[in-house]
Amino acid sequence: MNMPRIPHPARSRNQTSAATDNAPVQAGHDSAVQAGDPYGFSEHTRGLLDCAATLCSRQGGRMTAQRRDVLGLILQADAPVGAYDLLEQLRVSDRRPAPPTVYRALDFLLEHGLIHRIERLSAFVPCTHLSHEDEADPSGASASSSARSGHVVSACGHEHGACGVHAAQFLICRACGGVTEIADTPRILDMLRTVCREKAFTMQSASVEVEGLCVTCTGQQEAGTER
Amino acid sequence: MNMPRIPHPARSRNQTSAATDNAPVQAGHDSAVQAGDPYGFSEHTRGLLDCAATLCSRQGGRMTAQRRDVLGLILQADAPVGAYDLLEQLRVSDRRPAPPTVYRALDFLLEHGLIHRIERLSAFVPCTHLSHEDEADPSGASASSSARSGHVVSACGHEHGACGVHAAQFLICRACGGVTEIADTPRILDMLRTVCREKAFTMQSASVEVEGLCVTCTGQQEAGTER
DNA sequence: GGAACAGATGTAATAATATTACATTCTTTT
DNA sequence: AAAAGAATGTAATATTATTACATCTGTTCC
Repeated sequence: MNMPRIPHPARSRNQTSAATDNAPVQAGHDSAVQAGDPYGFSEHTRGLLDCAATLCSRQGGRMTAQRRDVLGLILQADAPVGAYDLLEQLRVSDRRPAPPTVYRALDFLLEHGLIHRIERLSAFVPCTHLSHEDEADPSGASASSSARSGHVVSACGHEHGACGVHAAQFLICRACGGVTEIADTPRILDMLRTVCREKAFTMQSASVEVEGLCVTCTGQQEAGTER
Repeated sequence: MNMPRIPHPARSRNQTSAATDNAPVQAGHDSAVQAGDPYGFSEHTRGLLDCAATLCSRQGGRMTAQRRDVLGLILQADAPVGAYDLLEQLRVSDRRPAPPTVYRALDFLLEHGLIHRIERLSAFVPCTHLSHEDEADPSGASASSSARSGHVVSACGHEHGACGVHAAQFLICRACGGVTEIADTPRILDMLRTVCREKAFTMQSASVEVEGLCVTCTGQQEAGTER
């Protein structure tokens, strides 16, 4: 029962210069280093980026350098990242992107189900599905072993595809700021689907955000309060 | 199966001048008109306001004129209202409140479970619980027939009290903008509680926001698309 | 009654988040 | 190689929210 953990205290820092340009970054061969990776992405991150590029192109989307950089920064961060954080991190070398640049990349990544927006934090996290895909096939060549008809439905219930329902559930710790995506059970989403069906509501996207105290912080608070 | 409906196209308009001041507005006797009601609140709204004042004072909160006005405007509106909408509506007669005024009132009302914030819209709606209370006892004198220990747990699962869990579920229609609070079933919240318990997460507040098409708009879209 | 305290409000400035509108460049298609 | 569509660059601005500090109000305690 391991949950993808995204430990908070936001504002991670990365490094250096500019990337190439508008052309779709090809995934699969020679692992993206040749495409320009000025932010010091880890090997793991680059693997996920390649995987994302594959998912993307299946849906007829183009994983451009801009979008790749933004996704990479979000993947690399150990906490939800705000749009203006990203903006700042993108201000390396000669490039000085303006807000629309980042927001457009974010919109694209959201539409393709590669990231989620946490409304209560106005911040973004990677979709855990990406990691799951990558575990199944780290090469990034095959984005899903069960992929059939052009888009992919993950175990956690949300779809990677322009046509599907985007849904995600998060636990947000008020003490340490840690955010955890609940992606290991379809029960919540199933329940929402049931209720929506009963009310004849067509669900297109859903978000569940629970705030409180994570395991660790619950323990610490009890320790501090007792006696 | 009637759901409280909040039909959207925001920015409702109300009228006129300033209210009294800092003193807690008393509920129950003579229905609040004597307290100054410059916004043309309906009788129904005034009833709910009185009811809210009662709930509030039970929790040791003070329903001041400022807070009452804000709650009234939210109750009166037929759609989620933004903070700056409220600000504008409060700009009647001599008063020119600044943002903190409104945000403070909103914080108070949120803490006391009288309103909810819809994250995806950055806007506020009344908690349906208030209406339910009022139906049970329109006088506002008894805020809950089953009130025992100082705070109230409604059928919809959220509590009215500084100590409780604040939770709400919304259906948001992308076509007409209508927002519906799901308050007629505890299933969703129960499920969240279960999952949080499994993950040893202490839930303090939860929000579920589903975007899509309401019954009406689903029908209309299908009609427009078919053939 | 009046001092002291806490809570609530007033006010100005500014921070943080997000969008609009339009020009330019790149990619793909024809 | 031209046309069409997608993506990006850029400047300005809109929207939402907060900080910091002064003032006022109501309550409590003597």
